Amino acid sequence: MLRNQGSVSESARGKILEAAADLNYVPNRIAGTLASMSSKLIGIVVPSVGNTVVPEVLAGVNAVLEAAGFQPVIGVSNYDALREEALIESILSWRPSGILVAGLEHTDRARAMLKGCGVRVVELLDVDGEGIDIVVGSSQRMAGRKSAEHLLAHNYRHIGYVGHDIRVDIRAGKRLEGFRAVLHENGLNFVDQEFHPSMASSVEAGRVGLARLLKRQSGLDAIYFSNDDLALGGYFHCLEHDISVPRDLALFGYNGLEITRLTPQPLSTIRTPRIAMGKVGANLLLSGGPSTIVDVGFELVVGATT
Amino acid sequence: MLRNQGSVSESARGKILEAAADLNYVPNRIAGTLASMSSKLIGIVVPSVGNTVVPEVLAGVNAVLEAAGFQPVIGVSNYDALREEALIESILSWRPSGILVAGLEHTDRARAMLKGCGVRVVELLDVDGEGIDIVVGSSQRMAGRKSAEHLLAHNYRHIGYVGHDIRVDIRAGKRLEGFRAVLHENGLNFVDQEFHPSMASSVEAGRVGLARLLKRQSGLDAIYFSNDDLALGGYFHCLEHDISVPRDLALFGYNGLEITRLTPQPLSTIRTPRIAMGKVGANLLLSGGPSTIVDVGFELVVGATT
DNA sequence: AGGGAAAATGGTAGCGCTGTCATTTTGTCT
DNA sequence: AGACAAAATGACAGCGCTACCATTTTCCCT
Repeated sequence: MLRNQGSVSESARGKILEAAADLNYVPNRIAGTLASMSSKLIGIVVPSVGNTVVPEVLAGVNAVLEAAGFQPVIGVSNYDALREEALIESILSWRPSGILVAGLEHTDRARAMLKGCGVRVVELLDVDGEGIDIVVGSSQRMAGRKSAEHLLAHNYRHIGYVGHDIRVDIRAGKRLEGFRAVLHENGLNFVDQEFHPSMASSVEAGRVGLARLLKRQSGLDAIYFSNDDLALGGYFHCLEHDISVPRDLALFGYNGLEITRLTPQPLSTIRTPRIAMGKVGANLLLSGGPSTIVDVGFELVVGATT
Repeated sequence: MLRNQGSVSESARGKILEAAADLNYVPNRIAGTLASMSSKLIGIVVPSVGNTVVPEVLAGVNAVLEAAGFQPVIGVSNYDALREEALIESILSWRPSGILVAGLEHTDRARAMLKGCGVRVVELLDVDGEGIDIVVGSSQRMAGRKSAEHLLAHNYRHIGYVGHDIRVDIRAGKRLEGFRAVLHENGLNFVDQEFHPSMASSVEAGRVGLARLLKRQSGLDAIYFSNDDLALGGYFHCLEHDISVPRDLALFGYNGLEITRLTPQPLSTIRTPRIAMGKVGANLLLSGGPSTIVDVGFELVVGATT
């Protein structure tokens, strides 16, 4: 009885809206969705909300969705593919008009559901791999390569790696792969690697990981971290133990978090356009265009730690 | 035709589920919700996803919701009361089984809608004020008071404040109020205050804010920051400019973010049990008990910066 | 084997809207 | 004023389920 379009006179409309406001009546969108067979819900499945990366992407997504009157339904998979599958199924049961997921790696069933559900799918953050429908991200492998090239160009040759569990964080694994490929191409390899199993505070993982690595190995001149959280932890370790950065040790991260340019020495890292990525993804989702792959690229930020 | 409870034989059930899996059929929960008049959606309205505070609370909430088969529908208000009102209305139109909002301050219409919508309401983060139904948080004013008492007990007397816009962040304003009250009770006042209008990076606000304050005032011996992000920024400023902490200047924050105990010197701050807060809130929401106020308290963390 | 309770199955109204079509009212032009 | 188009209103089926009741089948005990 309370629809905007078509056939309601303006005069009547005003009165009804007024009455509705008085009674604080809220229309039932569940019924509306069922009747119109098209919902104003958009599903979103992300791996975590640990650091600010995902929230920033979501901010971009949300800005677009909200402007278009859509409501996000969110699930957090904790980097667990089976959990992701379950979340996708659960979210799909709300018959969203579209769904955004992080990354390109999913279980077979999850892919099947996403392909067969009849709504647009956006995969965010990564472009290295086979997408389902729309893909918006930047190349993780290329980011790793560029990082390595940067360090080599600055004559670092004794490079260590400090990361978290790359079986869990597939994108970090791809970066590592790209980095290592460049090392190999130059007849080099990581001097040593430290994988921290933690999923909790990555800053802590970086701190602890670097401490362990330095205890094992001397002669390292640069560390590649799986991301800025870890790099930040490593930087804090250096500050506390009077390791001069970058003279004694260079540090390189990934993400380009805001905080990395506010530390006493800004960290060298790779900045990804996260908010833009979210906006582009959401816009493509709503636009109804063809399947596409958008590489939003990244920017190598030369800080003071290399 | 595909419901769990009641009257379907086990044998038949298996076959149907198998067929459903093959066709990757996903039940339509929209229809189910409409028919049963009870949804498995929970609304959540938060002011931002800037730092990790809100995501941590959400993680706690989400853990409970997911275990109970509920799906969160999220809105982000950007600290804007009118936007919050609109989001509440929008979310309510999905007929959630409950709704969680941040803080106790809302527009009159928002309060009216929350009171009249017929579902349980949880207000999170703060307990200083009049709640609608269930309130789970900790006293902001008391946190401010304890912070001031701590600094005074350590003989700091020339205290400055660096914060962001407290008209926007009401809880930060309450902490400031509590802090100032203790100063007054001891015949003191802030030497100077710096309010940074930024809503972007709070770390930057802290850095810039402290720099400005120190430019105006000499003789300050301690700074109270509106939260840890700001305090972190201030700490970075000190590190860069060789201001010895806490000898030259003591720093105190709020939140107890993980990162504050990983900096070269752990920051003094007040830690709030955010994940627990989220869990408690979600549990109370689902439990169906009476209206309550739960003060989850906080812990004053004496770091190395006071 | 017969009787009664329990379990399984089948059938159907209706949740609160939307889309559509039939009908009525209003407006406009000659 | 009459004729016609346009706008407004009214009426109603149906979206895909769930809740509920009626019926049928199965099971168990005497």
